[in-house]
Amino acid sequence: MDKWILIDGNSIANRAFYAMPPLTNSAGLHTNAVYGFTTMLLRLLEEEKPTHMLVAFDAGKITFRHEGYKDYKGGRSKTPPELSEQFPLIKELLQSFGIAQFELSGYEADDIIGTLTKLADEQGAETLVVSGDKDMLQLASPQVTIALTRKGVSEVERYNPAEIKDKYGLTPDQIIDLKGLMGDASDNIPGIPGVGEKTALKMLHEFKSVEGVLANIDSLKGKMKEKVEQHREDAVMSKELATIFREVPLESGISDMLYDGYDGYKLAEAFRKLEFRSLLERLELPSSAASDGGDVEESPLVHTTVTSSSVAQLADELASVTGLFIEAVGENPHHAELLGVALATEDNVYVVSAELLLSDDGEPIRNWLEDDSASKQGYDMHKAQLALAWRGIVLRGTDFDVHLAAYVLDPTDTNQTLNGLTHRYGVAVVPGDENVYGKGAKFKVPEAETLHLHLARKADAVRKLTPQLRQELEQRGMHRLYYDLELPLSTILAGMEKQGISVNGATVKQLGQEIEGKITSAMNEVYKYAETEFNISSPRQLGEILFEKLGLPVIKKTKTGPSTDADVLDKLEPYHAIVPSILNYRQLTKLQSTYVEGLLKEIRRDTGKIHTYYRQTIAATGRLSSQFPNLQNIPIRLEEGRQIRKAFVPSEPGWSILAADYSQIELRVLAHISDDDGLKEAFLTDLDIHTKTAMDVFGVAADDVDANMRRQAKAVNFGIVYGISDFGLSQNLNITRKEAARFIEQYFAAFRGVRQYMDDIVIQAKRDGYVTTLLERRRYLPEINASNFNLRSFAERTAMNTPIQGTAADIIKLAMVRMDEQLREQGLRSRMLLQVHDELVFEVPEDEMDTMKKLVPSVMESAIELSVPLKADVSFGENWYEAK
DNA sequence: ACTCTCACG
DNA sequence: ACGTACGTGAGAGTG
Repeated sequence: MDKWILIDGNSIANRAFYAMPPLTNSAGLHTNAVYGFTTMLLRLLEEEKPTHMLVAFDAGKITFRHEGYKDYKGGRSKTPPELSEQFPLIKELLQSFGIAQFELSGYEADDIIGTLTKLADEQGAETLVVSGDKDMLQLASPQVTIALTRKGVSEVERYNPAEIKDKYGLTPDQIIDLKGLMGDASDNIPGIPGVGEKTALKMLHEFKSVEGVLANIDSLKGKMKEKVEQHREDAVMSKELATIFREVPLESGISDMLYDGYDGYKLAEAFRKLEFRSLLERLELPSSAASDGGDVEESPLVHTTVTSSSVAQLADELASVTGLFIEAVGENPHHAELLGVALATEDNVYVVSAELLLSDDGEPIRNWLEDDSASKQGYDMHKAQLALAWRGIVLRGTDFDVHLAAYVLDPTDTNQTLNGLTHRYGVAVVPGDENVYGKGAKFKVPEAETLHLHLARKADAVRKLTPQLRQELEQRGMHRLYYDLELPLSTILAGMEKQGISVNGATVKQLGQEIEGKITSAMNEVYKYAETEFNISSPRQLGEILFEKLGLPVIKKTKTGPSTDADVLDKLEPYHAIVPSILNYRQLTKLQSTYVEGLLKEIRRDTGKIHTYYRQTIAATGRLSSQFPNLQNIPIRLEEGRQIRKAFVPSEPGWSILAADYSQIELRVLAHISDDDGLKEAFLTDLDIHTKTAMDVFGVAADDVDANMRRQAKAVNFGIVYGISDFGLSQNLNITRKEAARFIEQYFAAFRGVRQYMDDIVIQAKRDGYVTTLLERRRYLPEINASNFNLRSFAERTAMNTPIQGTAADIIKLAMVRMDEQLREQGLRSRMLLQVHDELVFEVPEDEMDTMKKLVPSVMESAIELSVPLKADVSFGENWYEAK
């Protein structure tokens, strides 16, 4: 059977416009309504598989309805220009989709659709009408279903006559009577004043129609009777206005509405023009543009596998290489397997196997890789640098990294693979690695021919993506962030990682043994109280014991059952002696498995070192993260765990570990960007910031701030940085929401500039769709205008937090680049080893201690000039524990 | 593969 | 009224 979809173009565009967050392309043109429209079309096509499709638009200002009633739609506010400018784009988009569109002077979209549904009824075609306008319900029939948008355009509610009966107790015809009685403010249809949906429905259930009501005025009572009598003509006219005209002269036949799918390449072209990258990805175009006989006849990629005898030929071409791909597979770059290198020039891609590269014959290529003056454009050069470094090749001269650029352009993008980027930027698509290698247990390196083509495609993609991404960085004013900060940092990070940090395995094992004994006794204690043995590490089994066997109260729930986290256990402590034993067991097993056993596994047998890997392209705020192992979460808060730091030692005898950390960097950043006088003053005079906050929040003198007040003020400061909510603070401090709200109120009364900043940044985010850090790092917040309260609130807190956390991240990254420069310029042997968000860790020879104790904090403090001073505290010792 | 818990800033 | 702190990674249990 034929399936028709008829769309009310104006109505959907309107809905999409108001439902979607503001969105503009790089030319500044608004595209949010187009975007919403597109997602709706894609979903309809996928779910409904229509045979015919048409989008109807209103044409011109005057419709035949104005002839009878000049105020028709008079109360409606003018279409904003941000929306009007999108109509041509929508119409163009429909052409790319291959979807018919129609408008006729003097008629509205619903008249066109009404006429077509009549035709559909006659032809027996199953029809779906899509609109945001309830009036459409009058068109419902056994063949015709009406889909009304709900909450934007993402959800629709479907109505057939039975469902209309269910919801309103009316037939589709009676929808016009409903409008006649109650009117419609948005179309300036008057109806009868004082009659809303409730009254109108009651009347219609009794008298069937407007005419029926008017014929039975006498049976109405009091005020209502008066109103109806006074406005009987309005009611009749309103009904007429609400009636969809179903005799529009349509010269075109239904054959014009035939829909036989879209041409993916045409559509991709349209999406690229609109800069709908995520949608481009969703299209999942086959990797070759020529594959379905599309109009783009792409020549197969020219590539040459280099052999021992042709190395010389490649050597001549090295200067014209503008795309480099170094394939190293494996999650951990330190252990990645090097598969080969591909070098793209404008008319060829040279593929070099790992074997050749590392052989004597590969020397010219290795020399080029190491030549700092030979500029290179690559993808994930950080990983490449490590993979090569472990094979004795020092990669130098990177002047562009596509992966890093993609991160800087959109740090929340989760698909920064070449596959994803080629889709988005409209260059010849590189297949996903899973398709070439398989994944998980099925991972397998394919035969040389397949592998080499894959590498060639990647290098060629790098070559083509580089100019596009360069330009985009330039356009957004992010070139300095990229070229002066992130790119140099990536080389520095690789150096730190390759260097590694020495960890004394014997110290770790010793600690492990002590912990082991404590675990056994904690475990037995738990069993004793529980009077049974069970797996304490299983939240489910633990829950059974606590909440069923021992009957303790459930404090909060997770998706799967009652929660047993530390917060809950703290609250359960007064009820049962088993609780502290469980907490103790948890703490000890965490130390044992994650830190003792986890770290031991990562120590290299030959060197006694641990090599973490910093991910520079993950954190949405611009921070680094650390993996394999994570060295940014080594215990410090509790003394038992802190002991593990004693195992982190210098790699050379007589050297020391030196650590320097920023003091209150986030609050200092907040003082700077909010320009709050009180906060700035506090840092200018170097007050204890939590004490100062306590003074202001509790209204007491410095001497009257006790430890508890300071603790609470500290939590308030954290809350401020995170984008405060009274609930969050109340949870953290274990106080009532009211009390928390009072603290926040007091805080904002004292720090008015901070309140202003919080208000402004949210407004800015809603306007621009993103927030920035001091160095112009950008984070998009697509949910900042969501109608869903949760999503929106989350985005608002993120808008408040990201500029603070992100600027702090910018600053320490700057300090790292300067520090690296200083170490080299001054010819120091000291080495930068670790970064822990606001802390840098070095190993330092004895004779450089005096220099470094001054140099490190001085570089950190002068990394950037703010309106308040930056402060870094330095300490040192025989190991990381001592450097406190 | 997902959930829960917990380590850090 | 809605249900919450911001940013990460790792290990254990469970399906």
